[in-house]
Amino acid sequence: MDTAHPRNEPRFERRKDARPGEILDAALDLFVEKGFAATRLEDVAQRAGVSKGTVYLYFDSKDDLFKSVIRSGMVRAIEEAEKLVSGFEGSSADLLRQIYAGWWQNIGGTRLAGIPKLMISEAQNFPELARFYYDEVILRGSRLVASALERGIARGEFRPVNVDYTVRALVSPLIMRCILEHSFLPCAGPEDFDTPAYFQHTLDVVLDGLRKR
Amino acid sequence: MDTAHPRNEPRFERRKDARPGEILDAALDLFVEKGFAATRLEDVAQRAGVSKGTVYLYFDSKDDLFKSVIRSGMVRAIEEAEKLVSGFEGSSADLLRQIYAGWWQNIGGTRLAGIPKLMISEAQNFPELARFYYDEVILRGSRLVASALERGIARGEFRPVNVDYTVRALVSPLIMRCILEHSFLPCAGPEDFDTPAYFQHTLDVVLDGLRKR
Amino acid sequence: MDTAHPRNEPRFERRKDARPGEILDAALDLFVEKGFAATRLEDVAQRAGVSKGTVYLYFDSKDDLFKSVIRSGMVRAIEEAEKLVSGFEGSSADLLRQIYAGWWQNIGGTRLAGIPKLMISEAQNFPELARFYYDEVILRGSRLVASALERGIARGEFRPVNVDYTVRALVSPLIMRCILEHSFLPCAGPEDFDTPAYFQHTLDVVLDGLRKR
Amino acid sequence: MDTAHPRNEPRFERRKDARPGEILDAALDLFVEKGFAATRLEDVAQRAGVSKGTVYLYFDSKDDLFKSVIRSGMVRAIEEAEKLVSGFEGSSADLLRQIYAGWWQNIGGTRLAGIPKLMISEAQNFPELARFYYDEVILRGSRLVASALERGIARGEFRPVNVDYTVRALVSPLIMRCILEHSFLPCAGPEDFDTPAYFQHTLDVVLDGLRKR
DNA sequence: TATGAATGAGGTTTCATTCAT
DNA sequence: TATGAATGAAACCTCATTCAT
Repeated sequence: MDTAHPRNEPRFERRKDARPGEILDAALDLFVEKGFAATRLEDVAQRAGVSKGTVYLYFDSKDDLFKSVIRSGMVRAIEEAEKLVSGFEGSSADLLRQIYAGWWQNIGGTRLAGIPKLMISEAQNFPELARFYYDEVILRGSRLVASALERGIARGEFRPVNVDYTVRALVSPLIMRCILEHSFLPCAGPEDFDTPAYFQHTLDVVLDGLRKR
Repeated sequence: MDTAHPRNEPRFERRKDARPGEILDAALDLFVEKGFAATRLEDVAQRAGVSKGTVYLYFDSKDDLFKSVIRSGMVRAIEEAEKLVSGFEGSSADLLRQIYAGWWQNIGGTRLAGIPKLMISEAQNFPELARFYYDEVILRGSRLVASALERGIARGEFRPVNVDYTVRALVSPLIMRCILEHSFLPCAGPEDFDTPAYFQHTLDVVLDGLRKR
Repeated sequence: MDTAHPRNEPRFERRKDARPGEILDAALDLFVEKGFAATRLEDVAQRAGVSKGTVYLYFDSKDDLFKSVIRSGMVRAIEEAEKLVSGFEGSSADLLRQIYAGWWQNIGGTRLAGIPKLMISEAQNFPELARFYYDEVILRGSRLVASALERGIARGEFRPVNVDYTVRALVSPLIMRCILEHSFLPCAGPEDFDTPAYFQHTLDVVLDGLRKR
Repeated sequence: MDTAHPRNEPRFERRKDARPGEILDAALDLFVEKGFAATRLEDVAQRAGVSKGTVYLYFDSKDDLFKSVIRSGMVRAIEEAEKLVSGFEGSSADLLRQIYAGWWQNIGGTRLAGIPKLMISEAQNFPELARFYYDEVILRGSRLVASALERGIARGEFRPVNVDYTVRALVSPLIMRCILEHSFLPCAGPEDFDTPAYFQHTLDVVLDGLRKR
C-alpha cells in the first residue's frame, strides 16, 4: 500500500513556471515524431522529467495538451512573422527574400517545422483547432505573402499576376519540404539535398516570373 | 437496420473474391477520414458489409490491412501513371500536360487523393512501408516527371534548368492541394477555388519558365 | 506482444443470453456489499465468470450497469407486488397481511432486499435514476399499501385514519430492517432477532389501531 | 489503530484551534451530500478554507477523517440526548414526547441528520466504525427509548408491550425520514409534507397503543 | 503551522485479436 | 468461408498522499 521512498534523491525537484513549457516541448517532439494517438502521455511526462500526474496539473486532458502544443507553437511563430514584415522599406523582391529568410529562421529550421505535418494529420480529429489553425496560421500566413506581392504590383515592380496562385507557388514548396522532412526522409535515409539552396531557387524562379518584361 | 440487398435473390451470385477489395475500399475511406489509430476495425468491417472476423481471413492484422491499403492503392495508381507516359510522341510540353491531366484523372480527382495525407501521417509508424512508398511512389513519380523534363531539354524544347527543382515546382502544388483537401478544407467550409484552373496555371507558369528565350 | 494461450481449457466458454443476467446478479451482490464506488468492475466480471471486457459488451459503462441493476431488480419486484394485489377478495386486514407476506417472499427475504440501501447510498450521484426509483418504486409501492387502507376505510372495516401516515408506519419498519441487515448487522455479529415475528407484530399493532372502536 | 485523544498533551490548549472543527464540518457536509468515495479531500479543504496539506496535519487519512466525522458528530449528539433524559420527572408519555422533541432539536433538524444515511452507506467499508456506531449510537439510543418504555410499564402507565418492537416502531419513522431527506427528496422535488406533524402523529398512535385499556 | 506542486497506484474504458461454432 | 462473443493488454485519468518550502 505504501511504496518505499526512492533512495535519497529529493523526490520533488524543481517547482517553477517552467513546467508547462517543458511539457509542451516534450509533447511537441513526441507528437511530431509518433503522431497524436501513438504518443503516450507517460512518455511525454518522462521526457519532460515529470510524472504522469503532473501533466494533468497543467493540462486538462491529452486533447487539451495537443491543442496547447499547436496554439503555443503557432502564436510564437505568427507573431515573429508579422513583426518581420510590418514597416518594411525597400524593394518588394527584397521583402519576399526577407520573408523567406525569416520563415526559415523562425519556423522551417526549428522544431516548429513539425507542426504542419502534425496539424494535417489531426485536423479531422480536432475540427475547432483545425479551424483556428486554418484561420490564424494558413490564411494569415498566406495574406502576409499576398500583401508583399500586391505591394510589388502596386509599386510597379511586379507584373499583375494572379496573386492567389503565386502565393501558393511560393509557399507550397516550403511546407512540402517541412512535411517531407517529418515523414519520409527519416526513413529514406540521408539524402544530400541543399534545402536552403532549393528555397533560394524557388524564390528566384518566381521572382523571375514576376519581373516586368 | 441496413437491408443491404433488397431483393431476395442474391444480386451478384456469390462474388467470391470481391471481398478483399471491398474491405480495402472501406479501409481506405476510413483511414483517410479518421486516421489510422482512430479507425476501428469493426467500422471497417461494417462498412465493407462483413463481420469483424472476416477481415482477419484476408489480412493478418490492422497493420497489415493498412499496408495493403497503401500498396494496393498505389500499385493501381502508379501503373496507370506509367501506362500513360510510355511511348508518348509529341512535344514535351504536351507530355507534361498529359501527365498533369492523367494524374488528375487517376489520382487527384479520385479517392486515392487521400493517400498522401494518410501516408504522411503514418510514415514514422510504418518505416518499411514508408520506405516502400518513398521509393515506389515518390521517387518513381518524380522520375516520371523528371524524364519528361529531360526529354524536353535533350530535344532542345526546354532550357537546361535544374531538373530536380523543377520537378518539385511541378509536383508540390498538386500534392499540397490533395493534402489540404483531406485535412483543413472540410473544417474550413466550402471555398470557391477552381482546382483544375489552378493546376493549369501552375503548369503554364513552369512551361513559360522552361521556354527558350 | 502475444500472450501465451492458457493451458488447454477452452478459452471461450458459454455464449448465451444468460450473460447479462449473470453479470447483473454479480453486480447486485457486490454493489450491495461494498457500495458502488468501492466495487471494481473487474470483480463483477470475475464473479460473473467473465472477463472485464465482456461487461462492456452488455453495458455501456459502470453507471449504466448500476442503473440496469436497479431497474431490472425493481421491475421484477414491482411486477410481482402488483400481481399479488390486483383482484384480491376478502377482508382488507387479510389483504394487508398478504401484502406483507408477499413483500417478504419476493423482496425482503431475497437478494433484492439489498437494493434500498444501495439506492439510498447512490441517489445523489444518480439523480435521474433516483427520480425513477422514487416514482416507480417508492411512490408506486406506497400507493399499493394506501389503496388497501382506503379499501378498508371505504368498506367500513377500518377507522378513517390518516392514510399517508399509516402507510409510513407500515412500511418504515420493513425498509429499516432491510437497510440494517445490509449495513450494521453483518458487523454487529449475529443477533437472535425473529424478523418475521417482528413484522407480524408491527402489522398486528397497526391493524389494531385501525380497528373500529 | 486510532489514537483518538493523545494522552498527555493538553486537550484544549491554544484555543485558536478551530481548524479541526471547521474541517470536520466541511467534511460532514460533503460526505452527506456526495458520499464518501465521491468526496474529494481537496473539496473538503477548500470548503474549510484551508489547503489540502492542512487536512493531513489533523487527520491521518481520508478514512481517519471519515471516522472522526462520524464519531465527533455522534459524540455531540448522544451527549445531548442523554443529558436530556437523565433525571426526568413526570409521566412517561411526557418523557417520550420530550425525547422526540429533543431528538428533533439536536439531530433530526440539524446537519447531523445526514449521518444515518452516510453511516449506512459506508458501514461495510468501515467495520470497526460500524461496530462503534452500532454500539454507541444505535443500541445506546434504542436503550434510551426502551428505558422510557420500561419506566412507563413499571409505573403502570403503559401496557406490558414488547419493548423491543415498540422501540423500533417509535424510531424507524424518524430515521427513515432522515434517510429519505438525504437521498430521494432532493431529486423528487419539494413535497409539502409536514414532518413535525408526522412525528407527532406517529408518537400519538404508539402512545395510544400503549394506553391501558 | 501551512502550503500546494508533485507523485503514482489504481480504476475505467477501448479495441485489436482469437476461436468455437 | 464467415461469424461475433469473448478476451485482456494498454492507455487515459483521478485523487489520496507526501514533502520541500
